[in-house]
Amino acid sequence: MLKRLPRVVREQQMLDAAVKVFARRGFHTASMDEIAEVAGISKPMVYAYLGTKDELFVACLRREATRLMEAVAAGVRPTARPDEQLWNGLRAFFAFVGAHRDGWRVLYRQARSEPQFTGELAGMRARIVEVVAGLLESACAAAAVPARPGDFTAMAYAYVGAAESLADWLADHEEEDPDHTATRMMNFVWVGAESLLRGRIWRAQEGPSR
Amino acid sequence: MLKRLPRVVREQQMLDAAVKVFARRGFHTASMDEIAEVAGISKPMVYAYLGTKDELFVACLRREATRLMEAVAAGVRPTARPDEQLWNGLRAFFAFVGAHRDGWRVLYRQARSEPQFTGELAGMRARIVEVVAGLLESACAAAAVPARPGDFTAMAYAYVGAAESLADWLADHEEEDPDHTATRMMNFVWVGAESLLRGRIWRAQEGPSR
Amino acid sequence: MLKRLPRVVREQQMLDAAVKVFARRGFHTASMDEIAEVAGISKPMVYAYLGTKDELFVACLRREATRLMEAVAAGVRPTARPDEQLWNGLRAFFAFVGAHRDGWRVLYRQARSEPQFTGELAGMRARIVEVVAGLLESACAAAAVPARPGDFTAMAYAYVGAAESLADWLADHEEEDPDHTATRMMNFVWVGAESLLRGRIWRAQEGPSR
Amino acid sequence: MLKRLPRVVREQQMLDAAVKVFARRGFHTASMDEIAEVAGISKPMVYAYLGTKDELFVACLRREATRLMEAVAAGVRPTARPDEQLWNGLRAFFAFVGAHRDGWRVLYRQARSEPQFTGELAGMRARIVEVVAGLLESACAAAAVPARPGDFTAMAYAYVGAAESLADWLADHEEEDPDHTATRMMNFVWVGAESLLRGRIWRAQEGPSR
DNA sequence: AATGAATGAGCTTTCATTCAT
DNA sequence: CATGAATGAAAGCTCATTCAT
Repeated sequence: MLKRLPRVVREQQMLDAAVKVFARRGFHTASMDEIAEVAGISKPMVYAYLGTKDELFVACLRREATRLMEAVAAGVRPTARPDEQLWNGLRAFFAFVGAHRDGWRVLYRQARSEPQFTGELAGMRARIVEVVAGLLESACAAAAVPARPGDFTAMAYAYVGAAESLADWLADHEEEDPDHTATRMMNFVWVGAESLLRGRIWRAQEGPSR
Repeated sequence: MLKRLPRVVREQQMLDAAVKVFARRGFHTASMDEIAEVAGISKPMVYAYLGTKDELFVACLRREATRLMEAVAAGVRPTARPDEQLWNGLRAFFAFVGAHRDGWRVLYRQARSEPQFTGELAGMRARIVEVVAGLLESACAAAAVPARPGDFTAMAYAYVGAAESLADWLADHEEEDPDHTATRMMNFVWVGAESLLRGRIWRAQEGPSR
Repeated sequence: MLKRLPRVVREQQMLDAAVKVFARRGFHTASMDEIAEVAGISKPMVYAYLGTKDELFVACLRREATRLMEAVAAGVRPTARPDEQLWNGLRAFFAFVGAHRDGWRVLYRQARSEPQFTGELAGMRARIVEVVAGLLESACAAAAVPARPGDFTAMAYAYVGAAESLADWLADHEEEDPDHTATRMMNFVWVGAESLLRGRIWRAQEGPSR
Repeated sequence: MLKRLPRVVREQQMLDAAVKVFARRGFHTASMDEIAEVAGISKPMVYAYLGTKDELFVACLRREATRLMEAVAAGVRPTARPDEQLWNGLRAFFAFVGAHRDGWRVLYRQARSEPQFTGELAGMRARIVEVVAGLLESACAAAAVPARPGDFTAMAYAYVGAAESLADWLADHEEEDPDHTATRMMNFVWVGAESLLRGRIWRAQEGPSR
């Protein structure tokens, strides 16, 4: 109990514990008591180092988000073929989620439902959406397909949503293989995206009957 | 206050109030006091009619889910063209979400983050996924495309995820037109789906390089 | 424990308990737990009826101040002789303090040291000071003594201070007789005041030597 | 921070800091953390040198009281005229309070409201009261007025109370001139006192009607 | 049927105080 | 000598839930 550890170490222990507990219990049900206990430290230390429960949660959020972004960025090495780039990104993404299931739960399940963190989360997501939109755009340029700029973001939004949904599912299924999930996602997305980027558009046959 | 109303009516009032408050505040932050107040009724009545806070929430969940399913079912009249069927389903879905934003928030934002309701929610979602999978399968059959049964469910899962993601976004943007959102969704989904169902498959060029 | 009492009764019980505990322990050291216990009721009731600890304290303050003012007002019946009026006021004042020692402690010891209540208290005191200043002025008029208006307030301030000081002392000495204290006060004040109002003024012989 | 200073110096720094913080925040709200920080020293040092929070507060109290007594004593040089003596004492007193507003706040506002320090404070005040009573007595002797010994203390008590009240007010009004306050006090007190010492006594006309 | 009154239990947060280095 | 690290203990406040009327 009296192991005097340097601050940085303790902070990581606490964040680990917090992510675990937040993921297991949900933000509100999680108690600072349990977090401290799991971290193997007394409550006041948590407050001293990481502040309020809200602040602690945001700290978790940021750490996990940063790690995720870094993992994906490390996965996406610029290569010639845009589909390969996307594929690498997706693999990295799902691999990360598979390896950090708790972190993902905190990130995309808890954070989303707490009004206080909406802002923080929206920012993170916006960054990701823009990355994806960039990938789409460069893919489009590579394929010499004319496209309207605004649509990339909208498409990216839907794709990110689909990926999140699969990731959520992955987080809850221990047995599932991340690469398999990534392949699945790639299939949905890419085949559709390619057609779309080639100019195919679906349109309701007759005008809206309403 | 002393209006002796038949039980069924009272229950609906309470559920209306509960959905509103849960959506506005989130499950934990919502207080039984406020719900009772918004329902214009005293707290013990809420307990007498709808039980515990958890039970009350589940009741909300079920009512909203049922309504949603019914709305979608009413939208999807069996017609010849499978894309049309999907389109009708999506329109009904987004129209419902657009018209019942509060209900949607309760359903997919609050319920998802509270571990206690995961089971309930998973069941609902599974039902929807199976409906969508059924649509895909019949579409596939209509196009005389050979397909492996298990994949329909997986595809359906991703599509549902994408739809949820868009619905979530719709719920937060008052100005957005549900039909517009439905069209967007249809484009992503259908164009990709059609190709997939025709047998196009994306596959990593070389074996996983990692 | 389950004696269902009407709200008004309970509120008075609580205020009684609060005044007692605040007086005994001081504002900070007093705990809501102890107040509730002394009131013979559970903590949440205190919060439900009287609000926050701060608000509870202000409620005590107001009740005691009101009672004090009323007691004094009831004592000072307008009579011909201004010294008699003052004397009656002082008697009523010290009698009240003697009978409500706890209330006085809350009022003038606790309230004064807590920055949050300075405003509230200043208002009360200002009202008293003005009453006293009025007495002085009418006495002055009755004695046909010319006086500068601003000075009444300043004099009143000092007199009120002296009275408070004596009252404080009275509050701490169970054995002391309020009437005796009042007589003492009257002697200091009146004899001095009378001379002052007659125009006697003390002035430093030579200029300030500093 | 690592300036190895002799113990006495350090202690003064700490007391300075403590007085400042106690005055600014009040006894309870003041935290040892803040005191240590303001003193530019680590918390354990404070404990090592000056002990517990209570002990620290008492130390402040004593230092300030001693300084005050010394300042007043230095002001009151024995001269022939007793009013001059009193005047000098008052001037010194208010000058000190004006110059050490923080100290005064600690002394007479905080200490008075904390039950734990009542004893300490009562002792200090008793010493002052006796000094004043001594002045009164010698003045009385000089004027060859017969007086009952016990009354000097009682009178002194009231005068000290009035002075404290004015000092309190002075402590809160930066712009006020101490000498002005002293003059005011002198007027109230002396004119009344002189008459009293000459044997004038106010007495209720008829017996107490209660 | 309907409600004001009542509470047990729990949570976040803060602080004085002390080790171990 | 000096301090960062660590904690026990308590306080304010809230809430779901239930009686008694």
